[in-house]
Amino acid sequence: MTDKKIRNMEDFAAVSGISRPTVSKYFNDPQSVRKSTRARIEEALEKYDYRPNIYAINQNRRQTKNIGLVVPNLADPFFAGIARAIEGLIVEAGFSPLLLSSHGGPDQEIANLESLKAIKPAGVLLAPLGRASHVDQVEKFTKEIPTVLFDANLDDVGEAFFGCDNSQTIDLIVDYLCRSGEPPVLFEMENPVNPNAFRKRSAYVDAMKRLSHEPHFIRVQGEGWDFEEIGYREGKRVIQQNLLPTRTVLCSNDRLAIGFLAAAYECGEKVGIGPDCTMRVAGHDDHPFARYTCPGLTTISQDYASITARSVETILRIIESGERPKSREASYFEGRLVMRGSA
Amino acid sequence: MTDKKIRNMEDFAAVSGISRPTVSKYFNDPQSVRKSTRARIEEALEKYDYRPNIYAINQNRRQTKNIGLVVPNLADPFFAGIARAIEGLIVEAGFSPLLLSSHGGPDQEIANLESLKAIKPAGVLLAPLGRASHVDQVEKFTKEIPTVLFDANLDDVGEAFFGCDNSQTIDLIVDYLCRSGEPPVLFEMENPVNPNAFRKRSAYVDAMKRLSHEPHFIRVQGEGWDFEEIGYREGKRVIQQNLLPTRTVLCSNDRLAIGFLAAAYECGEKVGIGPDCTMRVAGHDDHPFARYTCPGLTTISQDYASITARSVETILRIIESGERPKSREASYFEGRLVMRGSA
DNA sequence: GACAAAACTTTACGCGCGTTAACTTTTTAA
DNA sequence: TTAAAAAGTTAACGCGCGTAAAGTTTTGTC
Repeated sequence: MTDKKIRNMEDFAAVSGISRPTVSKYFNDPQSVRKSTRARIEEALEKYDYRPNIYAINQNRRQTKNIGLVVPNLADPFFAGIARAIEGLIVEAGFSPLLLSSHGGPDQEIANLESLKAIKPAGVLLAPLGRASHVDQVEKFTKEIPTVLFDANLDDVGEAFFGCDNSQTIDLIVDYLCRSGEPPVLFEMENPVNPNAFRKRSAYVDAMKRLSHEPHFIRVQGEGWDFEEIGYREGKRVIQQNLLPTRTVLCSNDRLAIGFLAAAYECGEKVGIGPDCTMRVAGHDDHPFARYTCPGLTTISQDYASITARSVETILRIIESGERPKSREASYFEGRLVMRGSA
Repeated sequence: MTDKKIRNMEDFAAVSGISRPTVSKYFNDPQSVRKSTRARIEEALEKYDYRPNIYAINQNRRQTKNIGLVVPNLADPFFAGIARAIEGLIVEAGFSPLLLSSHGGPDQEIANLESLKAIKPAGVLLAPLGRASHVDQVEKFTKEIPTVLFDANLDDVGEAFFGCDNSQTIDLIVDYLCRSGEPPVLFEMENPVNPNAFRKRSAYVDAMKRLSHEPHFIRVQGEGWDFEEIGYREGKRVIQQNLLPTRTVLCSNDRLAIGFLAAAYECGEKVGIGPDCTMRVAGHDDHPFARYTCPGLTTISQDYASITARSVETILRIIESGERPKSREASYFEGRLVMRGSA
């Protein structure tokens, strides 16, 4: 590495022996220059430490290479995992991801979208808070900047949606629970912040009816995204007060289930499928920690490889074509049953 | 909102009736212009949707207002929580945080630092991987860009370090465990990726000796950052093969403990402090999920409010003064004991 | 009311790169 | 071998803003 100072592309072009416009062309697409030219530039790149100034580039390009990525809550390992997967795909495609977390709050979600505007992203991938979202403001944003939704749908907002087929997954687990024992009661939040919760609710009703069972609900109070705490507190209450109509509990999501399992443990219930067990518990989402609950949590694993892949593909296609799709696509991917000890 | 198009500061200056240099001054510091001028600009800001182009700003300013934030692994809720806290403090100070996760890999860590360079941050807050880090490359980076380390120290790298006083915290929990029952064995990784693990090890030895007990170790094999899995797999092995020298287990961190607890549960051990319990387990770090293990995990809570606050303060001071501190500060904050059911 | 200080205006340059136009050299294919 | 096509060169402008210099207006103080 020679230590002659390269201040800008002009300097670098000089030391590489190639004109600046050609060097500029190279950085925008290395394949667009002749092989011999490419070789000379790359030789210089090894000798001198030069990278084009990202601010100057973005000021002059019609479009940046930035893609915004907004998730509801990074403190939830489920979303942290998804975010990581998506970031990888974005980088692979030659774009720069910018990850923001809404921390469970609709105001933060809007603030995230606003601050994304400042970097003029070519597109945005948004997992909205859902019911809690300021839908009008989100919609307004999606009209300015191409946006693909995932995980939670907002009716008719954004260019496309990819998520989990909740009716299929709930069907799957309700079916399993009914075949292997007592039909489940649905443990859910009275006022869920997530719209998927509603889909799950009606999917549960449908599945139970199809199997000729009466649907039962335990609807618990609780605000915000502290699901484990709510599952624990309310789980303890319903167990202690003996409010469960059946001894098989299907929690609306794994985080509620994790809290519920902690409550069951404290109450001396033995959760599982053995002959000495007093209760079965199942979840939904296959949270990274679901393997390490006591016992391991039987749950539904979303096909989030497909969800992330299709979301990224779609936003890239929109960016590269330069035009919004005529019709909004919404795809729901099937999940699969993950059997562990709890049910 | 009038819909006349404001393309740049020139346009905005025109509609606000103030000259462009003064408008520019306003955006760099609203207090630097006369109150009446400020009022006129802000009036125009309400009528027209204008924000200075961030790329043009950063191209021309000597320093950006960006602060990089790199954590070892965002999928770990412990770091996700810290990241959120730090982001808040950075925004409060009028800077823009840029959050990157090293996903547990040293190559990714370096890649993160490299991509941070592209945005020319005024400073960086780095929680390094630790032992796994490519220390030389990290050090080289810190010489180019002011960097404050936190959580895990690298000898003499960066302008300052803030972290947990492991000798105090280990002392605290060893003392508690010895007072309330059998002295603990330390359950740790043979080749820990985190340097704090070594500090904890020697702190454990010191504490045990001080209390006139023989230190015991269970050192388990395992690669990478999948601590729960390692704790589970190796926990199961040592319990089944009866390799524990005592029935009180101090895990080097909560994530190992979470896996260990799952193993203990599966092996039919009753963990806790009751008369019918067969084993006690403690952790370190107060992981967000430590409340919901079965039973709840007794552990050490790091004072990460202080750690984050001091880290941010320090990098801000360096940025604002424009000069590196003459000597490197390293501060270790005391943690506190969090008692739950497991020990 | 006078005068200095503070704040503003006008004018102009520079940041580093994208991009175009007009021209020249190299490569490809008949 | 030769002409067309491809790729390169030089020259020049523009992006939106920071910032400096020189001049003008407003403000505050006695």
